[in-house]
Amino acid sequence: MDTFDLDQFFPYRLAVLSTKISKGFAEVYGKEFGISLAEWRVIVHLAMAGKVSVREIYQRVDMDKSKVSRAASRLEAAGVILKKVNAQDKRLVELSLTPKGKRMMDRLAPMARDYEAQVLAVLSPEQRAALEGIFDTLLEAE
Amino acid sequence: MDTFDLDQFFPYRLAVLSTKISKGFAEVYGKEFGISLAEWRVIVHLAMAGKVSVREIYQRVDMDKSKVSRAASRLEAAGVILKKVNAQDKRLVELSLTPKGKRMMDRLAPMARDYEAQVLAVLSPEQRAALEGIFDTLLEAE
DNA sequence: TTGACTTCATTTCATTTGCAACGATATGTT
DNA sequence: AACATATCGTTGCAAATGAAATGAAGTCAA
Repeated sequence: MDTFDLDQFFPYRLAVLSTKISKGFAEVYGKEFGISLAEWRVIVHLAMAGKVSVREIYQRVDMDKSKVSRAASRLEAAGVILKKVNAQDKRLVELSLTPKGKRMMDRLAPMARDYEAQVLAVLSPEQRAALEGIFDTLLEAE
Repeated sequence: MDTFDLDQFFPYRLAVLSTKISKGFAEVYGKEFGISLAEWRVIVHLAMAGKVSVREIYQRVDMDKSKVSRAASRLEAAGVILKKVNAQDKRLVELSLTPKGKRMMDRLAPMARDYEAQVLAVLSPEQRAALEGIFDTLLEAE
């Protein structure tokens, strides 16, 4: 039978590392704000993009339609975002951060930057530079 | 409010890339063998390690206890692995590949190598070398 | 205007997930 | 031996997930 080293298999290594790092960060903001990864992504995208539809979010942020919809509902219930039917096109729902949401983002952003910096700190400057190019390439591949 | 570019955030990029690559590969072996990612990992680990317990698998392979247990049950039902209570310690369940499982692995291994090669083909040799070192470092960090 | 299509967000439904509880077995202490 | 404690794998359960169905709203062509 063929032998195969899972530990050296790139998709596996990638998955393990991603899980580890995402969980590590989720613990940080989860403890502070009680939000999930999906909610974090919605908040961040709204902070970037301003007033956008559900569709715009899930197209940009690598999440399922229903996942975004549900995250948005929870965030609305928590007073973090606002949902408003678009006046021109009533199929669209405009999402936007409330003042509370903006204050949350003001604290989330530095937490994210700190966490990222801490993770990448184990790499040399050359490695960090190489990593960027590698990810650019892999992410746009195919 | 603080501005923040999710697309450049390392944990996010990692998650997107990992999802993309794992799904791409899962489609390959899913179409061929109808197995899930959890089942793929169990099979591969058994191919590497021979006769091992459930515990040994989930400790080595970054999965939940119950996930491994359920994957193993499905694989047993499909005739791919064998479950046998350890004679010395009856709490342990020894998992091993059946001949059918071994034949499956003989086809899975080249598929995996091909897929990995195809993914990494977009990188230069220098980038591939750098990537290895980077992952070694990040995976053992903290 | 009517009817056929498309798009949008939510919801439904079956499945998957992770955690905790469980029963069974093993170990260690008195 | 008797009891407490620890470990193993499975299962119960509530929550999360993804795919498809739904209904509401918009678009287009006849």
